[in-house]
Amino acid sequence: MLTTLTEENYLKAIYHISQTSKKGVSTNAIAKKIDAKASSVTDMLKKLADKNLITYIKYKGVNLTEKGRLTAVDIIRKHRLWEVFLVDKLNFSWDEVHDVAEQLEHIKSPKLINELDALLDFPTHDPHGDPIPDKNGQIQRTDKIVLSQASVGETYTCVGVIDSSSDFLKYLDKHQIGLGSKIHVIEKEDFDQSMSLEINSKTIVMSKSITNNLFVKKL
Amino acid sequence: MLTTLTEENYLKAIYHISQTSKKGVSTNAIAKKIDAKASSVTDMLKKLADKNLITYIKYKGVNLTEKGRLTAVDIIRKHRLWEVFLVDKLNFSWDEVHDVAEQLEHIKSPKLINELDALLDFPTHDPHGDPIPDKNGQIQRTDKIVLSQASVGETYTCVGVIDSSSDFLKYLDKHQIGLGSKIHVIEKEDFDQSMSLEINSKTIVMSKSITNNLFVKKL
DNA sequence: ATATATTTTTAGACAAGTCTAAAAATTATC
DNA sequence: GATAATTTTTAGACTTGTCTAAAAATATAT
Repeated sequence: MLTTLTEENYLKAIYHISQTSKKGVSTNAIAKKIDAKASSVTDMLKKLADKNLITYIKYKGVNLTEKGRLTAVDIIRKHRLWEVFLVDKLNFSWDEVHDVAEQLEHIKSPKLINELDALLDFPTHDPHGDPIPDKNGQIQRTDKIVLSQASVGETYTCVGVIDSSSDFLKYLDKHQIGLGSKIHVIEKEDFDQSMSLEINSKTIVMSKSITNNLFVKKL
Repeated sequence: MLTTLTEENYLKAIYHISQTSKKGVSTNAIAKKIDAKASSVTDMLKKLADKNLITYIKYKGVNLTEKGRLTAVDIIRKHRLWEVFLVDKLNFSWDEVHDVAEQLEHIKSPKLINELDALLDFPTHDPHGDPIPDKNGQIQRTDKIVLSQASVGETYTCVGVIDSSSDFLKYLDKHQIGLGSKIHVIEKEDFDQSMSLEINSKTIVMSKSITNNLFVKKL
């Protein structure tokens, strides 16, 4: 039973939301992510439940079935592989890839994606540091933390971003921060939780809204 | 005003049909190519005419406007560039590329297609020998002829195929015929117009239905 | 040139996915 | 625990692209 583009987008949205909150995913949360009305979401949830892609109990939110999870992860695999392709082979910068990858992720051809994987030398992470699921839907878990939770005095490597909006990525580019950048935490301000950091031998102060969007790993 | 995937497929069909018959394109011909009913075609023609992509006079068939032609040719450019990508970079054979390219041709991103063009080193022809339109919609005209019209005693190079169905391409592969193959016309049978040809130092007899599908150029 | 056959268009219906407005269920508040 | 606020679902309608069946226009044949 093949999935439509719209169904795939719903599954992806449900998957992403369920990553950040362990309980069932609410209709409103999906509506917000998809940019649709809650009534439209309800309609689609019925359809996805009919196809055994989610478990759906009225008024109780939804969860992906194993079939649904595999479908969602497969789309994410394709999305991230295409992002690597765009950056590594077509000279896109990391803030330009998202919209195009959103289109490319829906192309249906197993051979295409396997060959692309090989062409790119089987990458494990996309240009924003997110792990690329393997063919079987396995995702490598990392021990990354959010920069805002880093400890004063320690040094970290930047391994990913949460918000991959163009504006945020451009901010990082401006300060020459990218995946692999070394970040030393000098001080953490109790009042507003802003942080003083040493990056590229320069001291930089970041507000909580910035440090909440960067993933780092202890060196 | 952006075009939908369906509109693009209609424009492409109209373009291709208009290449093989100089007069206006009929509703039935489009229906056949698109694999839809004539009534559906009529509906779409009204929409395309409203968007100034075709000129449409009831019962009289259609023609592409300049805007429509440019849109169609742009899709064809993308289709053929993707085909080159699939064969050159992803190890597809020339009989496997069509369906995937049909999907990829609708991806909307000027940067994507320009960079792809560069990655592939600005190819002029796709894997079936068809010319790739340039950015401005210009198509290089070639002096190719159909093999069935070739002259006895002359030698030709294979430069393209008409029918790029998987079956036909596999037939060619089996006889080790590809773009660039040398074909010497030994004899032409008056009765059924089959031809005796020397290819790869072997003599091979081809029926008219085969020779009608191969483009050649005099050496 | 009239009758027949073919092509094309119209009219009305359907499926997918969306919306608004209103009703029902759940959650929060006092 | 009753009432208010929020969330979710239902009901009905709209759009895109499709279909079938019937009507209209064009082309063909005698």
